Amino acid sequence: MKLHSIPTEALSVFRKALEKFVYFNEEEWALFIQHLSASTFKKKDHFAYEGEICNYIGFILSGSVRYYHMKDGEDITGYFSFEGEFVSSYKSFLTQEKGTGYIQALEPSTLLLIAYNDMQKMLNHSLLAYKMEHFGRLVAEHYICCYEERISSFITQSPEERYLNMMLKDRAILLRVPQHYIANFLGITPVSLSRIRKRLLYQ
Amino acid sequence: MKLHSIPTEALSVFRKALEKFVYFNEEEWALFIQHLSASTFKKKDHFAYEGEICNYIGFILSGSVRYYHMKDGEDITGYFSFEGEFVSSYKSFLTQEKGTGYIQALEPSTLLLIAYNDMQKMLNHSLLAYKMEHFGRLVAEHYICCYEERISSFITQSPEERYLNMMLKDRAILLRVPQHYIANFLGITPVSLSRIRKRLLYQ
DNA sequence: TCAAAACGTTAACAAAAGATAAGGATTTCA
DNA sequence: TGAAATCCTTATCTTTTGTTAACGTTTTGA
Repeated sequence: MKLHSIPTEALSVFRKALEKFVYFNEEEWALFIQHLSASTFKKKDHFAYEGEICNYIGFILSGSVRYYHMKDGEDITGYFSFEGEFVSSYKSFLTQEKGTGYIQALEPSTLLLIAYNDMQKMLNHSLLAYKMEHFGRLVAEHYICCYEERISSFITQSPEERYLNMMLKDRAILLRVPQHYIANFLGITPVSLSRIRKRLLYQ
Repeated sequence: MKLHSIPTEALSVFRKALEKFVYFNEEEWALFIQHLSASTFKKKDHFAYEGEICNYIGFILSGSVRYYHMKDGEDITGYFSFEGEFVSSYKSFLTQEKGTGYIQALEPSTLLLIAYNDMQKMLNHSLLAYKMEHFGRLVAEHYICCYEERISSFITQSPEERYLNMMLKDRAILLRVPQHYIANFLGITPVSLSRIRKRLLYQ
């Protein structure tokens, strides 16, 4: 992964996005951005690999990624993230154990990166520790809310209902992501999604 | 919900369990336990309701709970927790918005409780704030790891594979929980689980 | 620019799951 | 203790999904 220096405009985008979670004063921000780097990904470049420790948490400045697993030689999409969102094989990042899936750019993408070691340094830095604990807590809690919804959708909804919900809530995803990835995301095959779409069309 | 005082033995069980997440020194612990209360639940008593804000995070001293949703008048189980684990309609607790599901005791159960307001007080208490941010972060991250696994099981495995995995990894759950709840947990109907079991028996 | 790859739809058949109902065993609790 | 409720299995029928393959379109990349 090639690391670049960060355009100042990118930093202000990031700072603004972080304000949803936590406010850094000037001193804290100056310390914080010392541990940031930027990286660009071509379409299909990988951010994380199965069997490897994910050493970064990323923030998507532009572009999008998909999370996927390999099963019986097949490629199964589990999640998408877009600009303005965080991306990581988070369990692997947190536990520093081998990851169980891949993360790949769907489009040419630019990410801001925080390395695990830098995160630990910041969590141990007297002037940043408290802010970073807070930051880490809010990011984790944000993910919990997303995951709770996703799990309950698998339990309470049929594939058709899940797709209808996406049409209502995640129209942007439907427009930007190939349909066979959407199918995996819903837990079904592309063929089955094609049938569901046809069924919805004529009723 | 009736709140009781807390047996000292319960406190030491809890303290030991928390050490997986964070260490409280004596002063911090003394402050912390001022905000704990205990509550007992009969079988089928509710800890959280759909449409109501979940004001507590609980720690299960004994017993077990199930998370469930109501859909078309039916009761659909989404998750189980047992003694030694935390329990909350966490998204509702975090956001203080109405919860989307129920939580109910599967057996007579005893829980230690932290109220949302008390949690906020501790997060703002100069001597506890840092420890509680850390605590909150680690609890949230713990849940993220569980949820990541659960979501990937829905995407990469068939119901039959999910059940086989439970037989390998969660034997305790299978023995303690009625089968039709397990079925919901796997995302299928009780009838369908019964067929899967029969299929597995003869092959 | 042009061949290869990727993508979405459709068809046909097999496999699995949902819905409903019935029957028997077990548990619950008044 | 005894009636009611709960629970698991089985059967039947319907619906949905999976699998495989074919076809035409679009996109990709050398």
